[in-house]
Amino acid sequence: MKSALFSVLCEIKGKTENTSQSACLFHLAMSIQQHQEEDPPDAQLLRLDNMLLAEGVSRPEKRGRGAAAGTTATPGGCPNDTSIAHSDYRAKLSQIRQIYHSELEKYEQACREFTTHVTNLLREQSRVRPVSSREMEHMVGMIHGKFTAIQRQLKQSTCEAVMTLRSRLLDARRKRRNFSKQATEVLNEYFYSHLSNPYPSEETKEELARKGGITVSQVSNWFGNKRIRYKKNTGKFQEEATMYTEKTSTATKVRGSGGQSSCQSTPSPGSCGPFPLTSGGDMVLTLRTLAFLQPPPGGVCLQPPTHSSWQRATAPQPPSSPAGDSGSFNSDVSN
DNA sequence: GCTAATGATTGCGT
DNA sequence: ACGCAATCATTAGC
Repeated sequence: MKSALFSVLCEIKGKTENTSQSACLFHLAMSIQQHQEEDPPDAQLLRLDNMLLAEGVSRPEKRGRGAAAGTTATPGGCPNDTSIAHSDYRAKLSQIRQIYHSELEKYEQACREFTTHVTNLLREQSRVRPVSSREMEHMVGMIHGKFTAIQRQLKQSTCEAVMTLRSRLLDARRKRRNFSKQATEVLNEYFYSHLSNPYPSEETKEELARKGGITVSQVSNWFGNKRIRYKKNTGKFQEEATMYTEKTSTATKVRGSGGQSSCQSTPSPGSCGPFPLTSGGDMVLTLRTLAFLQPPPGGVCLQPPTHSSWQRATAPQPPSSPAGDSGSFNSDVSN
């Protein structure tokens, strides 16, 4: 009876082959359409995958140096500081990675289980009705499609979490660290020994960056800030200026027998460089700085003459120096 | 907690 | 692209 029923059903299925074929074609067409509609999301999925890979979320966690945080040279502080700043980021990223992988594993397992379940069900049904392998594949494909959509959502939310984390913890401005003493020394030494022209060249910046363990852009920032702040309140920096000029002059004396001055490989149009100012530059500077230490009764310091070329441009001249500017013995054409 | 110092960012001019 | 000036945001000293 059962086999008779089965054969009847097979017969009916055979008769309706055409219609079922067309139904299949319809399904196929629909699925193609669906796929076409999903094309942009697929591109999006690819982007998500790439990003997760780049952030070190997709691949298994690496131990040791340079695990995650990146290759992106986030400016901010010396290497030590950077690693401190990034350790929190790495910890949080690790958390995200763990959650991502466990969720992914969960979904994949659920997908496998559901597929097996449905396959078994179809096999079960195949005993009472004809089930083509195509039908099976179709069902499996549908299930996979659904789970892919879920995965996409998971990836998207993971990406969002990583982005938020990045902006929160790797924003250099938020995690500002003071430079190391070494870096500050190196920068100040250069600044005060080139006070007449504190504009280091690109190579000099690179060298200073290397010596101080900071980035070139940090060197640029530092000089930008320093010039402005020095110009704004020259008096405040006099102690520092004296300290550093004395330091460099003694260093020059010690190294004097070697022939090279304090700036071995840092050519600058200031005191070292193509102009024969080298030997006298620093000393003159020191003398000027020392003379400069005695502020006028009004408490306003006159600008040291040699520096005025870069300071004069925008710095408001103190009222004590009128238009005649008798104090300016600048070695300009005016004299 | 307040304040000065300081590194980074932004907008503008050159 | 670079520098200046103003400003923001954080750190460090008190």
